Amino acid sequence: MADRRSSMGSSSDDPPNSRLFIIGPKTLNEEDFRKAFEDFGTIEEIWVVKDRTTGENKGVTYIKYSKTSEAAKALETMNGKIIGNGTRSIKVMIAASREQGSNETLTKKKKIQRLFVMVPKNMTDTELYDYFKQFGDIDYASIIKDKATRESKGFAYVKYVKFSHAAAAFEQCDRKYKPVFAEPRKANSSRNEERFSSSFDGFHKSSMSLPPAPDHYGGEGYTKLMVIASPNVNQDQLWKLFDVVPAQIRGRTYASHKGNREVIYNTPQWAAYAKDKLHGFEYPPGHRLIVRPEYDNLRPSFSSKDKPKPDILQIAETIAQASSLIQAAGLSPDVLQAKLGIIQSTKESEVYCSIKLPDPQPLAGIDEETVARCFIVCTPSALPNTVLKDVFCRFGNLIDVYMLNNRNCGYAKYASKQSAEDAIQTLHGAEVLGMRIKVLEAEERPDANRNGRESIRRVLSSKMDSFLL
DNA sequence: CGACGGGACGC
DNA sequence: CGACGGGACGC
Repeated sequence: MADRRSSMGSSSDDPPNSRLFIIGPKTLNEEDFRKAFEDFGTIEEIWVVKDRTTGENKGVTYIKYSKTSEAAKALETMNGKIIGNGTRSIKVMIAASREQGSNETLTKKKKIQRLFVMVPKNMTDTELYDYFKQFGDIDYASIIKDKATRESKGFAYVKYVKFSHAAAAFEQCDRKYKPVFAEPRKANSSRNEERFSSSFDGFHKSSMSLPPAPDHYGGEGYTKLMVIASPNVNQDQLWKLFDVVPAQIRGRTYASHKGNREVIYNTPQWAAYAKDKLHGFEYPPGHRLIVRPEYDNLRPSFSSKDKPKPDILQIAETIAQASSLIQAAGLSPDVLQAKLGIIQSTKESEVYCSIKLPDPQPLAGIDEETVARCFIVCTPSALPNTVLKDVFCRFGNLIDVYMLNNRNCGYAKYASKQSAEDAIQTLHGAEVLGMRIKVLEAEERPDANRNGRESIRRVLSSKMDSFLL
């Protein structure tokens, strides 16, 4: 299967949507098509389909361009035109891939005006629109957000009015957006669930093998939290909220206890951290979460001293519901975002870090480029993204920080060399929530600009060199 | 002593 | 009317 594609060359669909499928009079020959279509770009191949046995022209022609935008211009200009000695107009479409064939109703369904792009987590719909409008008239630009937290998921759809504009954006936008032509909307839910549960298994496994967290963040002796939330908040939404320490939640779901919810963390430190972050947080807007330690795993002396009595809990819940009613129901997502931001940025910064950190700084602007990167190692295990962001933003101009999948190392991208140097200077060797972190200057990534075979060869030969030396 | 992410839309 | 041939031993 792959053998065919790799040797296909000019008749393949690479780059995407660069091959035209043309229906027209059977009298047209290859030169008629060449004359009519050569001005739009570099034609790699023209194939006028003929009957295999009789040699009769079937009225079907494929034209492969070197670039998507060339095919787009040709399609938009030539569709419906009369060329050569023809008496009827030609119909120009984007050819489906060979595997797909004509059975799909691709002529109508194919969405060639919509791009799927990766976007910085702090980018807004307006900023997305303002960037991508330079390539043409936009139908809509929409960042996909988590329904519960309203946080960006880091990807977006941009739909243009014209295919050629989508093609221009596909080819010319900053490569950090990693554009692809969007697949049409589908249900497609089985694959998603498979992916989700497998990635959850990964979480679960790694959390089982974690060493105990150290005692910087108030080791107060409980690992279970009791949560009172609005009945309208479902388990999924709660899970996402308490995912502030994603690798540290033990178990997948909350046990239900007298209508309240429970979440259990791996260590008392993480439990205390999550309680601190989320207690009192309004979610949904107007409904205050109540998060309390649950001591029922522990000795009676401990629990009798601190565990709230059931009737007290009832009162607390009543108060929470009442205050929810008092608050206006319709706080905007922006207000929610702002409150979430406050909670994330004003909590005791010194409590969870072994060194004095500078105050949090705003992230770099959307349009800024990465000019310096830090390589980060966390031992014994990775820190959650919320924590990384809070720590690495303090030197200003932070673009992004992340850990690699299932590893304890990652990168921080900065828009300023000075910021990256400051981060290294201050953070290297520090301890955050019990994790010792190393912060180094990142090595250049092996050339990202070259195409496949060549770069693989380079990497192999350089590895071979170092092996031989 | 660990080195290059992520990816599908509540119609 | 209207959906897939021909080329061909390289680094």
